[in-house]
Amino acid sequence: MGTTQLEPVPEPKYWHLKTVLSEALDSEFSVGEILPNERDLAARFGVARATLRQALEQLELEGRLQRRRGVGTTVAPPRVGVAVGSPQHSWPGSADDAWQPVDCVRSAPPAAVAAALETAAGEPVHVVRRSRMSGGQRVATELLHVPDAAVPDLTAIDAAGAARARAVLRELQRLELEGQDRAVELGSARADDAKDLDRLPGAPVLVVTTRFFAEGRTAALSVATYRADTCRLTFGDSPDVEIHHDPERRAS
Amino acid sequence: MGTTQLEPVPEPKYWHLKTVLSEALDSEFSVGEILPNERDLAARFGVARATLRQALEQLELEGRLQRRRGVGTTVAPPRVGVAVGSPQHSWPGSADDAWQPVDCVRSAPPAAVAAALETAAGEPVHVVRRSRMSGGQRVATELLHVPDAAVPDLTAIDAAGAARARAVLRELQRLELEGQDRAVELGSARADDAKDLDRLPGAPVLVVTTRFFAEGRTAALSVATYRADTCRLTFGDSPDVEIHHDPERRAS
DNA sequence: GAGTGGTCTAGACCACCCA
DNA sequence: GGGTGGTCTAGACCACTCG
Repeated sequence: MGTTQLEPVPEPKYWHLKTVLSEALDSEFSVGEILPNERDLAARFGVARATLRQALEQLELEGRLQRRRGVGTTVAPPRVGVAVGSPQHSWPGSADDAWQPVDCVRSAPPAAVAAALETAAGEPVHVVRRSRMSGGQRVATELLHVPDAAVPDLTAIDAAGAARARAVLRELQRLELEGQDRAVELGSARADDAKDLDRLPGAPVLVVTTRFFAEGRTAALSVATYRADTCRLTFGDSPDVEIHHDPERRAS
Repeated sequence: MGTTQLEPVPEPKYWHLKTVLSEALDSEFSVGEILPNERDLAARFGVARATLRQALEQLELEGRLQRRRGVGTTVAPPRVGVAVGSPQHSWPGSADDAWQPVDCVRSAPPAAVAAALETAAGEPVHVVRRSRMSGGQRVATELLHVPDAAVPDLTAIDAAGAARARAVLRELQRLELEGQDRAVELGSARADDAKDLDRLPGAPVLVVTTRFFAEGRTAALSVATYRADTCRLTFGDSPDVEIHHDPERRAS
């Protein structure tokens, strides 16, 4: 990647720059390698730093780069496939679950969550916090909302922290799971999630909302927040495919 | 939303600004309403236009706003739920399929697609283009790659355009579908996809990759690109839930 | 042609990490 | 303390839409 002047083209500079950098990443850099700093790079391509940053942002969004304040910009490894939907439904916390319980509090959920749980607005529910690791890195955090109605024997629980979280999950297993549905959308990390995921606030995340049905109503509602830069959510049985982001551009 | 001076806080201005604007959207604006232009808004809050834009970008990413060059910034409707995974597997193009065939060409797919299809690099396959509407708006475009091996009777096809696309889909139905798997990840729209989706290049999209298995191998591979700002991908049977993005902030 | 959002510049300072 | 990325400014010009 020499001192490349960008030839003038009608497309935005940052877009062209992104393409050039992307090709350089494929051909001249390997995973983990540190790129020159932003001021140098901008000078090399003859653009303002803000313009260069626009290109880097895109590449980070696509999971090609990783930037850390005070450290530098490195070439990111390919996205990890994290299994989200197993073919057969199962309660959170069962057997081969990839989540680790962190703690559990009682608090009033936001209105939309309360609506899905069919609880009154402002009525507190059990909120189990869990986190999920993959490849030695935390890739997701989750809030699992469980209304009292689903775990009636748990009103006078005295455990705390992770133990309490496990108690709630254990209690859930006693119900027969009748079904679940799931939605995925793009969001931006709130301050607390960002901290958990080792990202800055506002970082792009994939929000997976899962409803668990038992006894004819919603027995639990999970809101899971995945790092969008490093994760590919898989829904089948083979989390080992890699299709998107390919060195070659698509033909025709 | 008056001439609000932001009180000095340790958090970034654009972040605080986003929060303030978000609350204003909930309380003082209705869907479709036009916001003041960026220069006015920036002046009102006493920040540079670039800073204001950073806040607007976030809100657009979260599906709260819609910005169009030459027109203005409007309050976006809630995201539409688009069903992606039906419980029972089925071939693309069958019965209640939400996709409309556009055309079909033969071209060599990118290397990773070729690998999944188990075709030689550079070997052309059928590429069916389809698009998907929801609420009168195009929400996704798809490239469905079908290798010759899956549709052997189609080598000397003479139809063109949508008719040809339908012919390929029809031929696929004759195989017995043995399974499929799916992955979702964040991407940015390439120039052609962006045009289809009425967005600018680089706009955030959700890329859904689906592999269809038949006769012991991958018979087709779909790469679908959904607008991330307007879509919530649903995987259960009830695409009518709305949980995320809620006026109220989450309690504790 | 007037008004909008999109791109770009050249600077400044801040928050963070590490030797 | 020196180097990194993150935030912010005050301007300029461009591309697009619409009356």
